[in-house]
Amino acid sequence: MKTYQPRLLQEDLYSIPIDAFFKSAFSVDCVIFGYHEAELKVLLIQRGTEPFENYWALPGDLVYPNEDLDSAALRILNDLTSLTNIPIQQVKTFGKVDRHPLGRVITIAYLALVEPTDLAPHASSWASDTRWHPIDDIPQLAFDHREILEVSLEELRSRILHEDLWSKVLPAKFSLTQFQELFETILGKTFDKGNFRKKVVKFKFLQKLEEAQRGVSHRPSLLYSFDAKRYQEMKANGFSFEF
Amino acid sequence: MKTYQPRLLQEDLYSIPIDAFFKSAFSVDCVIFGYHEAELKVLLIQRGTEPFENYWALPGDLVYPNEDLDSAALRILNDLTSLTNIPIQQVKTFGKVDRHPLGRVITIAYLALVEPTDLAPHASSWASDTRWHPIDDIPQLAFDHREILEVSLEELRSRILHEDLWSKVLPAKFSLTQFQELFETILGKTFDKGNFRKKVVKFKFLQKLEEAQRGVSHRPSLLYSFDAKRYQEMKANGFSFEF
DNA sequence: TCAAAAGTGTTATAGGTACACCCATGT
DNA sequence: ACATGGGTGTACCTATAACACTTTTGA
Repeated sequence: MKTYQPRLLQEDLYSIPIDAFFKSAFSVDCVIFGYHEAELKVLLIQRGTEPFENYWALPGDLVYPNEDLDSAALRILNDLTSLTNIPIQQVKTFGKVDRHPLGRVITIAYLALVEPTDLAPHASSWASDTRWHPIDDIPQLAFDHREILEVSLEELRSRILHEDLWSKVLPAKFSLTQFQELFETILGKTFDKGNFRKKVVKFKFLQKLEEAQRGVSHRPSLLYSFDAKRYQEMKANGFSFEF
Repeated sequence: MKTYQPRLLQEDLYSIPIDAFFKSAFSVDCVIFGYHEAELKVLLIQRGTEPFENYWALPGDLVYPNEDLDSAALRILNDLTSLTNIPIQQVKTFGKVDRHPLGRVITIAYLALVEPTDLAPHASSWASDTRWHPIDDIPQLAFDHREILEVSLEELRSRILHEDLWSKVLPAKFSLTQFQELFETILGKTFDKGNFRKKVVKFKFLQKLEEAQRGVSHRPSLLYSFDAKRYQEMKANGFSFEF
């Protein structure tokens, strides 16, 4: 039987002994953040099987042999939330030797930001529960999922400034206060109202509408919509928020 | 024989049929950038075996079963350059189904920035040649290595602003002009001399030394050293360059 | 004394920060 | 009329950009 000679036949599958190098697998884990009305949550499943039975965990799955990594992440997202057409982003690959008790499994973490919709009914055999957890009240997690979640949260904070992830969790018509709340919640900061508005209105991708809020017991706020095309143009020229 | 029921036994190795899910492997590819005197290069090897025999490629290798991903990347870096103690950073994982002609192989790309030292003698069987290539004169590459290189270059440009990668490729004592050249080369921009210096001197981690350049036929420049401790303090408070 | 690159200074403009204040609505 | 949050204006200060200028060296 052939043995693997490091560096001799690099990346040549035929020279690798099954029993040494193929005791490994790769999975995708999804960190699905949900934002709604100044609350940031994350979607966790409760595991129905060993290892880590009954622990909460990030939803994840092995990648099918004929499936791209991105597709696998989208599949998981879609299975759980029925959402399609959501942009997902690779965060990082976690591959510590001992991260999985049953063997060598590396996992590629993906990130999405969605509105916390009602959850699709799930097969009870694969997860005993599925639930949105507030980001500052996370139970003990299986595997290294705590670390994956923390890294992903940092990544979310960074990406929200460089991409229009946020546009998926705002209503079609929104007030500048809602817009500010979103960034305050996710970044964990607060901003001066006047200065925030000045900064944000300069960027021409927030379109002021004729319409206003109704039925509130204070001055109604004017509504804005997001001009995605303009945003993309500006992004192409290097635009990003600097909050 | 057990078959894999999607979602039923998530991440449970024992339920996965070898012949369906284990025809895969993962490797690490290193994008080793070299910077010296206003020149940015990348270290490529020429493949000595099929597939893509004789093509230039990023140095990479399969990850050993008992080896962490980071360790694998460091091993490759060390084998080629004899450098140790170099910070490496994960860039992204590339996993298109058809990216490798011989089977399902995903690869985790790593990035490093080093001084282009003399190369360690290499086993001729694993690579027929090893060479630094100027970043704007890259030959056709094997696999999807062109894409990996491009993504990694973008990542380098971004990281150089947020981390002190650059400190590894400057001499212990350097002039502000050298410092400026480095950022100009890597970012592909030019900066006004006076403004650049003003901006950079404000940050207290460049220590002006008593010493000056010698033997140049113009006014000798004052030399600076890098105060890594101070930099780390500032980084902890959220510092990054904004060039 | 000249070329070359180091290093400093000046000015106009833009942008950020910290406020105070006014406005429109429902109760 | 008042509480509530929406929305605007101002004054100060700092950062930036463009550019001209002075300084030090070797040849």
